[in-house]
Amino acid sequence: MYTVHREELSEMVYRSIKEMILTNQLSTGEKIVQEKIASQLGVSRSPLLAALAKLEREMLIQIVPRKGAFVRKLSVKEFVDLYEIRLRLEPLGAYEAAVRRSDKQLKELKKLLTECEKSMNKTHTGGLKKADYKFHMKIMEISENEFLYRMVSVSNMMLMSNLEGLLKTPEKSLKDHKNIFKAIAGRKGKNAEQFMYEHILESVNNLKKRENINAKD
Amino acid sequence: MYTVHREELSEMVYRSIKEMILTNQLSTGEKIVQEKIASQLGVSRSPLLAALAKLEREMLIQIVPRKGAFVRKLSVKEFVDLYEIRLRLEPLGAYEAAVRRSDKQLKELKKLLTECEKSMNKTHTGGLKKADYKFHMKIMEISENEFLYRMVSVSNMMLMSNLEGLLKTPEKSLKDHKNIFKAIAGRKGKNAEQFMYEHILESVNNLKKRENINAKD
DNA sequence: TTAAGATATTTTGTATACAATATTTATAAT
DNA sequence: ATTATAAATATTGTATACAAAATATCTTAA
Repeated sequence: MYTVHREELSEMVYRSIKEMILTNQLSTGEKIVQEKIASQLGVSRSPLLAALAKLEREMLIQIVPRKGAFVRKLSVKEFVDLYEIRLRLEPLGAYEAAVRRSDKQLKELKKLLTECEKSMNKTHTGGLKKADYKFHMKIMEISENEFLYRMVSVSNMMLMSNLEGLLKTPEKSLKDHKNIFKAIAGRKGKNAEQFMYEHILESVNNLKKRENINAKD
Repeated sequence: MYTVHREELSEMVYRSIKEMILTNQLSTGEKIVQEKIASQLGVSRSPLLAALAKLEREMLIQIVPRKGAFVRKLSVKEFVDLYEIRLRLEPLGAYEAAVRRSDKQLKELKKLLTECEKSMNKTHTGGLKKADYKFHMKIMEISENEFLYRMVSVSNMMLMSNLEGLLKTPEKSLKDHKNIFKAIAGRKGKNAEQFMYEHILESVNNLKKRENINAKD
């Protein structure tokens, strides 16, 4: 006999709102009125408050005392700030992943690489972004640094829901991913680190170019 | 006639519990029983729950559904994981701080450097650790990357409340801080970055030595 | 005694009520 | 019409109640 582990309402609410934010059903800057969304989801404010706290932890919303919860809206500077963080953290994750990966994990990563390839010819960028996110996060997961995982996840989710368009062609992105994958497969830590660094650096530079900020090499 | 309550109760509760954790009045791994601590602080569970959510955001506690909130207890591996993150992020902050710092900010940093010096001859390490924390965080603040600030703050707070003893002599630490300060004063971004990297690298290596893990150069 | 099950107690999750504050709307004065 | 002020409404912050789940305690059987 095992317990039927019933899920918390707050967890359900959390996932619902998160989905709404990531798919832009709730748009950036929009206020989340508690009573309104709670009744929409058929719950009281108690589980909603717990859910909002979780979302703030992931920086998807901002809670301003006595004012309310707002879907986080990033400035261009904040985009760059987040990319600067990714540029430092993700190469670390790639290095560790290359050193530690098991064959099972490599197979899982391979699958996500294939997903990236599949979603390339889609018309909407949403699927492509999600596949890219999953590939990057799988590498962080393999690195087995929980804090790294969380910090990179927070950065990437914010960017995913806020940043319009793509910062490199799907073709180039896929090529980079393949190189990173090969380095991890071959347990070449330094290579994986370097490829990941260059992969992200190109995106920052394209972002800066797009927004007329001077890029660095 | 005006109301006295400026600040939220949840904010007060948050600060109280945070203080208890950082000063080890609440020890790592300990469970925080809601009704108990709420009545201790003279509030209901509502503001307490909000406070716990904030503490979880800062990773000082861990909330396990249906089980409760526990003061986070770090393993040796997690110490290293956090240091690896610091090693990547703080040099970035130091670089940016050197590039952007105003004269006013430099003066504020100078003051915190003096505090480090003053707390050196104290018998208990608590004051030293706090002064060190403030110096490092001021640099992150000057870098003006809010996300960087938060991530580094989270890392350093966890280490502060969990890690026993010191990883380098107060003298060496102060010497490093002075070099970092000089680089920021002179707007030498690359130097500041390098000095910060070496400063933290030495700590990681000492930690690994202490715990019998192989260090890297 | 120990192990397993039943019962009692504690603690968390959720709903709800109401006070404090923020926001909107209405009204008045310039 | 615009600005300032007051009233009305909406929304958040907090306390409280109670059900569900977890934990502790007590029984009973081997």
